[in-house]
Amino acid sequence: MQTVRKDIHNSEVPVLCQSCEARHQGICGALNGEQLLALSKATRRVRREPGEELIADAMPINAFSNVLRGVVKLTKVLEDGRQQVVGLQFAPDLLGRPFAAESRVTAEAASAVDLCVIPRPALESLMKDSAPLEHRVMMQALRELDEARDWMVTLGRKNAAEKVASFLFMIASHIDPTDETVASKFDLPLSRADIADFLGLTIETVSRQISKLKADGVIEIVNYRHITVPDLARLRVLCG
Amino acid sequence: MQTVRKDIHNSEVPVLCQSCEARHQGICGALNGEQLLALSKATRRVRREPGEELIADAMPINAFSNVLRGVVKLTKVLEDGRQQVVGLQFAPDLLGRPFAAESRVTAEAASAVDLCVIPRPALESLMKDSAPLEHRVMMQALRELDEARDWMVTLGRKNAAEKVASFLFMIASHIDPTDETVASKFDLPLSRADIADFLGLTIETVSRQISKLKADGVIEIVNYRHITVPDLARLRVLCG
DNA sequence: CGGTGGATTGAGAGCCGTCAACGGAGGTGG
DNA sequence: CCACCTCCGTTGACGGCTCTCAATCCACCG
Repeated sequence: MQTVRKDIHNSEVPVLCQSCEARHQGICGALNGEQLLALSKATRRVRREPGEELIADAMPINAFSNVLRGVVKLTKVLEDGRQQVVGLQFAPDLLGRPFAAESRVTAEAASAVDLCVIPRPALESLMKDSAPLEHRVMMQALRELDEARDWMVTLGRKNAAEKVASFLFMIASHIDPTDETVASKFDLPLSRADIADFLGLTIETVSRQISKLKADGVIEIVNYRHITVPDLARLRVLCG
Repeated sequence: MQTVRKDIHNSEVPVLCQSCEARHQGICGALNGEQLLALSKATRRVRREPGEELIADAMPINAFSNVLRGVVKLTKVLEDGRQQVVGLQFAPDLLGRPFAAESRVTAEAASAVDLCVIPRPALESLMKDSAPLEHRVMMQALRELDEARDWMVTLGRKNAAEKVASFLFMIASHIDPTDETVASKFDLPLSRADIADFLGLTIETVSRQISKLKADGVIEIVNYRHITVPDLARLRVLCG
């Protein structure tokens, strides 16, 4: 009977959720069929183009979003306009700061992005009832904290060459999470300006360091946005 | 009858916990008398002197600790020895990365520190049973993530003068969480070397910037470690 | 074909790191 | 009580890395 009941539950999974990455590795994996069905009635899928603002800094948070495709950049700006990228989010991350009245970052689509938008009350009431859901949200927060602290080392203690190598290595690892012994080819989800804001450098310095990596044969540049790394281990060494 | 029951519960609060800050603002505030009593049988209070290592990077985590007094610094090092402070923890923060096999930072006593050490199994089993406890742990993780991202802006986009001003302002705010309109006097919990590692600078640059703030009348230096700020708003402006 | 926005490359300046010398506080021993 | 040592912090001189400003290139598009 249990297996039959499980099959029934599976058939309850909303059509849109059935092939959704968030249901496997994302936060929706913590929900049973019934909860998923209820939640899916409140959500909607949207597409956002590069550069579109998803969440504004210091504004009330009305909704959270599962990132289903593309890359979202989280930024902060100083009063005089200096900007810093403080995080990148990939599928199936949850976008939005839980348990805060206002956002503390600006979230912007870095590439074309597909989102599953969850109204704030829907997610917060579900989190109150579902400890597994809250647990998944916490695990993501802890992972983001680890990543932020890793990046603080890069920002504070690495020189420009090491910073750019670290960025490329991080992107390659995210796109292609295989081991370090093979080659890798990928599209950069960020413009030179975004990369500079991520690394605490200027556009010109980023460009010079990328040119140097190309001249040294560490990377090959197909397009401005398309890069191949013949030897990931060699790039890894340059990260400092 | 309810009030009587409550009194009974209060009397169950372990003696050591009764005046403990962690029971009010820290994670123990999520526990009832019974849970607190059970937990207190597994914990022990210890004192650590400045410079003592509390948790080693890449080592298994055997225990968590409530910070009861003093300041703990979290650091990461590159292979060639370059060091970055990635976080500071004050009372009543919980020390230790939950739900990870190994620590990803080194934790070291920056000042004299009092800890309430909680064995790992004790806290993890309690978290499994108590959603409010897990919720508090998550709230701390989210707060630390906010702080880490704030600091990334300082590391990536501020010059040396703004970095040092930001550090002093952050310490003043932590020690003296009043509004910005008044004066503030406090002891620096970190040496010049630690401050440099926190700001991604050298000892010499930190020293020069502190001397400049003194020459400009923004701060007064009583001791190497003891500083007064006559006008916090003026310091705030210098943070960029 | 010219216009536009992003990326690259070059020249010069300025900020901060490096190296070095000096100073002051605290501890120890004669 | 003083001499001495050590550790930490300060100050100075100099050089290099990265920023700034500017020109140019390239891809894309009307």
